[in-house]
Amino acid sequence: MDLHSIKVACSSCNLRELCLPMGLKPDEMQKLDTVVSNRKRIKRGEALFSAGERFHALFAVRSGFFKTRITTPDGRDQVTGFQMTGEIIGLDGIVSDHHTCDAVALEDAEVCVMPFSKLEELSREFSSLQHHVHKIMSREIVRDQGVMLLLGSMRAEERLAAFLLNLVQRLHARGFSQSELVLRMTREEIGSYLGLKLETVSRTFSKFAEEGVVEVKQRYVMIKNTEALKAIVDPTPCA
Amino acid sequence: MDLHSIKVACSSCNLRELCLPMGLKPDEMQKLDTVVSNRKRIKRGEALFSAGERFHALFAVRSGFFKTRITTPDGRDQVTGFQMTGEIIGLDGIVSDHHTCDAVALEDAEVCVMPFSKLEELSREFSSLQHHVHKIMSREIVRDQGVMLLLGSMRAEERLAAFLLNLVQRLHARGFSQSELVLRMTREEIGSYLGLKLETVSRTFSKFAEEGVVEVKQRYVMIKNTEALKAIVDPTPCA
DNA sequence: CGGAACATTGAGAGGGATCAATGGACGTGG
DNA sequence: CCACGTCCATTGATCCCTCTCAATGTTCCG
Repeated sequence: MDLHSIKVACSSCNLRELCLPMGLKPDEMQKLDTVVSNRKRIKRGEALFSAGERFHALFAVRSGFFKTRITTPDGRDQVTGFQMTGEIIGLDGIVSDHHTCDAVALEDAEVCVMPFSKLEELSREFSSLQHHVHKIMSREIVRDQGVMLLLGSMRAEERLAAFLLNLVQRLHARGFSQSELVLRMTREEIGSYLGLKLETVSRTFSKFAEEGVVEVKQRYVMIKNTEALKAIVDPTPCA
Repeated sequence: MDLHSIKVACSSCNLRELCLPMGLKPDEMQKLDTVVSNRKRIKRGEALFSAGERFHALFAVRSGFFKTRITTPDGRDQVTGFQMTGEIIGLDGIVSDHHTCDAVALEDAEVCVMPFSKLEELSREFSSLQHHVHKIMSREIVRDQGVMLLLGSMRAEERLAAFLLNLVQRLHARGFSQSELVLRMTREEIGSYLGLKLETVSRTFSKFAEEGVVEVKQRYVMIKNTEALKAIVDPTPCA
């Protein structure tokens, strides 16, 4: 065990209501402790894993903030997601035994390492964990399809509004404010995720600010009118 | 068992090298037969399932062609994928026990019904099936991320070229031509998938035809220069 | 204090959307 | 077998949203 590994236990983790063990019984959670063997620290800007590397484990974000991105041979890249505390990274690697994306820490972070073969082994023992793993993968599929909808049919304002609402909703589930947030990513990273250029992201922020919907100061964002943001994403209420 | 149900067996199915049983041993495949209880026929234009319906099974396409799509409250919709023979539909429903998309047959089709609880049960019995199910879900995640890349960072020509190459590649794996295909979907459905309007899809087809890269006559497409198409998607060779 | 990284804002260009009309393909019924 | 209607595809003209290029401003950190 290297110096950066720390013994951990899901059963005593204060993220257990958010993370993989969500919904498991106490005795099941104790068995899960044997899967989550150790933690790993990743410094801001460093990669948890990179495309092409061998897949061996899933990672649960214990603290910090990540982005995942895929890169084409010609250098284009696309941010495919932002992961915060309690979320699972690495599902892309299962199919080919190799990762297909990079996972990069946007701030100093810590993850729980869950060797996938152990997870499969334990999943065969109790169906609650098995079903839970299936749900996590299905959730990712549904999320990805939501991003497709965003990228395929929304305009810049709608994309950014949807993005902000999604972020605060997830942060709120973690005990943070419903209306204030500090972005952990640059305008360029937001743009890559939303299929926009960084200038368009910046301009759209400014437009929202002019309209009094949000207050923006660099990475700090305060949502002053959630309903207005929702109306931008989905203008049904007009009917 | 209703009139449209037909007893089937994976172990004698000629799609077993493409479909769920891929890579399973003969005795494992026979056990899988007990999961795949029956088949279901869906007429062109009809839905295999719709968003909101209770999830109970995955479906393997036995014959025919499907699209999946999600719809927003305000009527916008996004085609999230096209599924052909041997591909699995319904993974979106696992997370919430309800489907989040519609699956619509683009031509008369037949699917194998695989009750998910049975599949989970058998997955606990042998790890090869378990791992295979995980791979199928992971493959869908990787595919979705590829679509994000396409929608987020490619121009119309690149999108259509990537789409055509993907289609022929999958058709070729099923024994069809590498250079000819008949589209099962309309320009509008292609456009919805690619985040383009139908007029743009049509114009881009015409442009490819003018350049001599493809020959297009309504739904029939012949790829006359695969390399040129690849160069459109990923212009690295310039370097 | 100076430099690097990031963000904002402006002006102009361009790709795809929109609006609109025409043209085929296909199926149904006379 | 042809006439007709419907659905789908093609093509043109114009508009607009976002990209691109460029300059300036801000924050942070060595």
